Amino acid sequence: MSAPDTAKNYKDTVLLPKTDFPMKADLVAREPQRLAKWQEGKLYQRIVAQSKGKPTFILHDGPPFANGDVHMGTALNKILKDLIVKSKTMAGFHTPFIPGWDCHGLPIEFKVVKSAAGLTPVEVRQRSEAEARKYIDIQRTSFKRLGVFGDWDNPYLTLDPGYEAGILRTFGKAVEQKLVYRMKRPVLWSYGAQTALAEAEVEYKEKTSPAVYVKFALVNPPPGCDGASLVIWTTTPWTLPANLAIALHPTFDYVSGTFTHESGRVEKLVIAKSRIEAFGAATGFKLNTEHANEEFKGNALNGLDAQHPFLPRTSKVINTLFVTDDTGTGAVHIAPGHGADDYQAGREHGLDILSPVDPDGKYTAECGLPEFVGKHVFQSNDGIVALLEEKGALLGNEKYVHQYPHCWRSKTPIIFRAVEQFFIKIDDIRAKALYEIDTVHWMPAWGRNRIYGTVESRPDWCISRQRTWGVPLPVFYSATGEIIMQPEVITKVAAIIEQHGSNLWFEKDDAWWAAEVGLPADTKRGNDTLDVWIDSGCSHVSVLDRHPELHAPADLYIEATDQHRGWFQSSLMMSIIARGHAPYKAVITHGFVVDTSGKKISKSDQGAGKSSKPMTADHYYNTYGADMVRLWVASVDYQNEVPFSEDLFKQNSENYRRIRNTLRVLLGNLHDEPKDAVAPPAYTLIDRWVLQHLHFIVKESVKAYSEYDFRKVFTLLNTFIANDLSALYIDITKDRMYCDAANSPRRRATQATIREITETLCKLLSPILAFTADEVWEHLGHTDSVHLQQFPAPNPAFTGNDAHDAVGELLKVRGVIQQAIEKARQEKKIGSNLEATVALTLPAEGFDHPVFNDPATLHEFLILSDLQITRGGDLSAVVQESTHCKCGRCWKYLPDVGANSDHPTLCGRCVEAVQH
RNA sequence: GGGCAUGUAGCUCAGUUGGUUAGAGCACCGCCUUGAUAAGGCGGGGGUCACUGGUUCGAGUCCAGUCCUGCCCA
Repeated sequence: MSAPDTAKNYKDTVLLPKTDFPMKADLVAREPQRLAKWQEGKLYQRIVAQSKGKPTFILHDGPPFANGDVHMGTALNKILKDLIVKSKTMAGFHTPFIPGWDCHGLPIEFKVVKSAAGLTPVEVRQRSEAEARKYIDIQRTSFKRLGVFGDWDNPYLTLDPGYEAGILRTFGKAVEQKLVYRMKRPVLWSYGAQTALAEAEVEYKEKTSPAVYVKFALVNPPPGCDGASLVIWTTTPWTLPANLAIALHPTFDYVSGTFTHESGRVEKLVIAKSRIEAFGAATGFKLNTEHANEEFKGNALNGLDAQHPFLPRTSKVINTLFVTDDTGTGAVHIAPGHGADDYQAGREHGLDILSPVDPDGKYTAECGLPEFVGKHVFQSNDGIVALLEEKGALLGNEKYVHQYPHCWRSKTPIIFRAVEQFFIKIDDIRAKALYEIDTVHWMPAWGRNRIYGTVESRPDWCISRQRTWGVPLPVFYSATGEIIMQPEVITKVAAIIEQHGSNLWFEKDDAWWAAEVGLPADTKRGNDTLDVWIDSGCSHVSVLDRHPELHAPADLYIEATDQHRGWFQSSLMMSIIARGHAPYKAVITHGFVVDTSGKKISKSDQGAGKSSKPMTADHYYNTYGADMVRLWVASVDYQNEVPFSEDLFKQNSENYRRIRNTLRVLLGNLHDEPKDAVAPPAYTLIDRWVLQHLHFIVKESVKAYSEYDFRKVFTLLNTFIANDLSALYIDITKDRMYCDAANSPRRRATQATIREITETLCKLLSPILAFTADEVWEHLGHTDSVHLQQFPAPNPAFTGNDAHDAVGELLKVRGVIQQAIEKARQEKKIGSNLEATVALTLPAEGFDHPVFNDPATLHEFLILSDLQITRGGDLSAVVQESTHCKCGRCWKYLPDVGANSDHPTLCGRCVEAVQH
């Protein structure tokens, strides 16, 4: 049958693929080399220069916080931006990308202050800047390594004097529009360190507090509550002088009834029904159930007044939802100057902000109790309790041990204390902001409702911080303590800071600043800094307006969903103030990175004793390569939570490997491509089919890119490569590519087809596989980068689908035959497909494309040596072992093997090929 | 607790205006190939489409409720 001993002789005459393109990607070693080449060749600058004059597309980079390493979430965000910039560039836009960093703010300052106590403000700022710059460099290195293109040498930093000036000028506009006002608001206050604290600076420690039950007599009781008192429970008796209200839950059940103490004392009290037992256990007061007791919902008492136990004023009875029934009495003591919930409730019900405590934690005259003025609040608890006792308002008093916030530096317990804060009046710009939201294209569409709801309901914006590492809030105070906040003064401050940076605010003294801005010599400057959301929220002014290559509004912002409340909103508000319009035309949001069980991965979950999954991007690009990270980004549905695990990388590396190897075979088949083809290629059915399919892929991919649907691009290209190329086209054309004479028309046609496919794929893949596509492009013989190319246009010669229809029928036949062959193979009748003789039955109807009367094409398409067709009956195939001899060169089993005596082991086609 | 989302094979995802037996890639199992070879091909197993109820001749798809998860609030 076959002649294995002589078969080897012909191996040298087979035109096998040949290429230097390595099978093993070795991305970790190879990518940095390509990166260096791009940088040396100033690739980004050339891309931008080359597209000058084309329509611009500005994707404005939301600045990551310059603190910490590049986390997978940060990498996802930046790579998505890069996919957009690269694909927009290739779609014919001028797309400069100026990356930026958010540099001010508490986390950095906190880190600095924690590492060294007793620093002056100027020192804190110097060290904070150094810290920010350190992380800017770390992050920049990562972003570049991930293949993100941008002007990395000239990023924007919110600490740049020019940027800061933009912030101050925008703030000046807010002042000019009379949007800024000052008001008291409670903050976490450390009397030990004499400063406001952030949540992050608070430590919870055990503390024993006096927990007291206090009655407030109803002044104007409704029927059934005559002579009754509301009972509150508090662990901070010192806040009672600031009590302005009592909150009940509107839907809880309350009982008004007579309570009798073991001592014989009788009180008529109102308490939440579910708390009566606990109240009795704590105080000894039992509800007298012999008489009928009044029951009602909390909302029944809403709006009443109650007498303050020791001050000559009343306390308002209000309803709030934060009242709980797990501690206390269901009636909550409200001191708007001493608690966050209290403050909120106070604002909603028009209460004053009373906070009669000075920075040392001592009562001021406002407390209304002369004997307590100047006394520290924590030394006053006993006195207040005694006062309550004296007034007959104390119903119970016990020691209560609980977790209480303490200052991380002075270790003293913190207090809530209201201090003067600056606010932006949102009500005056809300309507405009809401209007502008509907001029923006939100992707996904629900983003519109998300931000609309947020803007609709947000309270006034507290913009002052009692902090050092930030842009100074440009306010002055006269000798008598009057606020000086004038647009002209702010303009002068902005000009000075633009020249010298905001450190000058902290370095020079009050007199110097007063003189510079033209205010009286005894003027003092404020100590507050601006909320960092003002910083980044002004980037459209400080970056888009100021940068010559950019413009506002930007075409697109893209960040994670939390930015609906964050940057998208702060930018919108500052833009309404600055220009009266939204700063963006379109906004995309993406989800957060979660682990495969759907839980959020947070940095705090790592470290000692916890999950040790590496979550920094460097681990992944140093283990798998940047293209693998990019492929992961392109393969997920970024509009939802983005699942992530190391296994996903392994899964993806299989996809990558197939893509790479398929491209490698394509390259290998071009090894003897004629330099200049004269005649148009004589495309065969299979060539036309794959080119028609390619035409479709180009159209769909370019469309998907324009819709930012990168996973669709990935899916389209991946299935095209895996199914249409690897499993079909390459497999089918192997025979002609390897065994035909080098110049056979069908071989050259396929070579031309492969050239077109490879170039096209290379361009379509390049935004995603930025490194690999460039490497392939080089092996295609190009001297310059693929990133300077435009997306391919669909080839109009292949718009039809005639070949596609024919191949559709062929594939049905192929399926049936493969199953039959597989059966024969499992029965060990045959090994390779070529050993089979196939008897195919086609139905009488259908399968009437001319190809079914073309045995040569059928053999080639089905990769068979022998095929007999019978018409009529169900589509089916029967497989038997071939009776012919195996050609020693093309390995097919053919009747004409041995016909030529010079080459007794070859078939006719191979004899010709060898003789050429 | 409220608002906005989300839930389809072990994993990542497709499933057009409701209409045959719910698809792809990876993983898994079996086989072939050794002329893409630290590759390639073929065949196969695997899903109560989160749950419950409803509308309909017919629901992964529409409606209501519940639960899970995420973000933002409280």
